[in-house]
Amino acid sequence: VAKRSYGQYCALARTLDLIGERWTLLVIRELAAGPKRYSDLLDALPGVGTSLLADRLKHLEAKEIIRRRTLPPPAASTVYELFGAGAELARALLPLTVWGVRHALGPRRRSEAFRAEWPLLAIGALIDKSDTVGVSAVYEFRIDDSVGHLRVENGAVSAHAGEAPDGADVVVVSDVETFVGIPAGRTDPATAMADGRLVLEGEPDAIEVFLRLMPIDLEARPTDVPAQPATRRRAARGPAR
Amino acid sequence: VAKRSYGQYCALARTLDLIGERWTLLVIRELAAGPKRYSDLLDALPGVGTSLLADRLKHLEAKEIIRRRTLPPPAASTVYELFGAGAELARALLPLTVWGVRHALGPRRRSEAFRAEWPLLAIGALIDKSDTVGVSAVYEFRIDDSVGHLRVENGAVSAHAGEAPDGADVVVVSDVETFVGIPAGRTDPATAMADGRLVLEGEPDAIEVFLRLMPIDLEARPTDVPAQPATRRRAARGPAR
DNA sequence: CGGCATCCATTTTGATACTG
DNA sequence: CAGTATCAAAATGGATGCCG
Repeated sequence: VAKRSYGQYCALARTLDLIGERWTLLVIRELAAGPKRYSDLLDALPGVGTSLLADRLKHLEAKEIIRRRTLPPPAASTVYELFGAGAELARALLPLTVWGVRHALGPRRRSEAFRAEWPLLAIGALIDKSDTVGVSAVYEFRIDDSVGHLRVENGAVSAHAGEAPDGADVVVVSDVETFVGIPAGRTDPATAMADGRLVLEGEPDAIEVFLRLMPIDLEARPTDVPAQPATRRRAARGPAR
Repeated sequence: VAKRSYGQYCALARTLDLIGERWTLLVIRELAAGPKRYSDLLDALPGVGTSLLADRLKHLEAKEIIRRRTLPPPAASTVYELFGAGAELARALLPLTVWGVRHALGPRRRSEAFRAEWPLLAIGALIDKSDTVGVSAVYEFRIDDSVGHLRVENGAVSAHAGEAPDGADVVVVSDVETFVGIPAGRTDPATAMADGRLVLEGEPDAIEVFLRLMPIDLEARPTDVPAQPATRRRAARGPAR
């Protein structure tokens, strides 16, 4: 079962040898949101086929990218989680994700699944952590038929599926195309808010903080990226700090 | 030939739908070094199979990631080159490449091909462009059995295969493992230079500029030994030939 | 030759059935 | 729930064929 390799001593080629096979990076994405059980992963990745998922997990575990762990009683279920190099890998995927928002993500196709966690993961990773000191807030996003929330706690940002259990400081309601159109440069937030395709609910003060944190401008963010001749957008009318 | 898709409206999944298939990203890597002909790509990617390469190229062209262009006479050959989204894609691969240097690149296997352009592409992309203003220099790298050079010209850095045609300001001689060990954190540059596994040839001034530009620490490394202007430096054969 | 298209032997995969 | 086992369909890789 000699693994297929590109046979090149090149960092990118070796990386693809390691994690370039089908489904592998989506497993990483899923685990980036937190530990998950085998069946959670099966649910989250329709079409994967159970034995292929098992193979991938075993491989990633052998390479110390993920770790298999049995939760302490009473939960006692086994979960997979990112580990060591895996956490760094998740971060390395961010620019690729940003690229995808702008170049691979057109309108949503009817057959495509969507979960609010996906954009929230990226948004959470893109938030400038130095902006979050002293901020403690929960933001809920209702996008199309999916709900997720971001939890900002004093320097840490985490993305979660579902409603915020203890209520949210700001609730964002939108349809996917409008929502992903913002970072993609297709949606002008101010316009979208004006015609109701994008709604922010919450106290004015909370909304102001929220708007300050959101990484609306992807252009000058990840590692570098001298922007293309992109059309200049205006952020939603939020007072400067 | 309905393309296989993950069926998820997620930026990463869509990106992988677009460029996640086998060989695609290595084609991007090859074109990141500059336009190449079909046969150049075949040579650079042993094992690809001619029809698969043709498919990939056609697909990438259709998605406006690369462009097919016929060079003006007298060359009159057709080349493929990165285009629009493709250039941004190449940049988005950098973090993945950096990850690979640290986590996917062990010792070189006997059967693996190696070309000096590969690390040079990454190094060139990682150089802080603001450090290069007013700098005009050529650096040649002789790594194992492969030679390549970096050309720094007032804010622009480009990587090329082969020797520098007009001589180099600094020539770096090393074996691959020592060389890639530097960013990976396995090689201490000072030690490697002391025991001759890493040799820098050139005028002291040129070497000083060179060392300033090199992105030696990819991120804060645990055992960080900054490459100060080396204490022991071999000024050997002149830079020009 | 450069630039593909065609034809097969192998691998990978996807979907389902089955087990502790 | 957490996987294995099995098998058909798809993707890959090699070798050739073709055409300017």
